[in-house]
Amino acid sequence: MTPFTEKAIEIIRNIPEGSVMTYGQIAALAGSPRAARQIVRILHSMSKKHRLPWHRIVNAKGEVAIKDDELHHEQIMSLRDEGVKVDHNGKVDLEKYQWRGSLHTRETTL
DNA sequence: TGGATGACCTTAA
DNA sequence: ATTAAGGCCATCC
Repeated sequence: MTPFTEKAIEIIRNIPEGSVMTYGQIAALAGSPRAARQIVRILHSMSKKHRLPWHRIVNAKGEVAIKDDELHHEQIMSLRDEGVKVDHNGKVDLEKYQWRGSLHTRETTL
């Protein structure tokens, strides 16, 4: 496996319940800021095998990026089950639930 | 305009 | 057949 994949998986598995991350964010933390699609790929393929909390991954807008309606609703239900308020449009409060990782609490964007 | 973002599709072992 | 890696490009703001 590539270090990127391993790191990405590690990051994903490090997302606490009630928190979400964006593709680009994970990709950036994994080492490739432009590899958001790789995260997509990983979540799509390796999530099941590696038992990843794929439902905690949303797009940069804080919305469920899944096209498959079934999985889409599944993610929403999973998120709500963890305490994440999911909008009817499948959007979550990114500013509130986005996992900032182990970084300091930078309130620059707040 | 341009840059960021994306739950894909293809190839390889 | 399965599992993992890679990347161009359309879309939105």
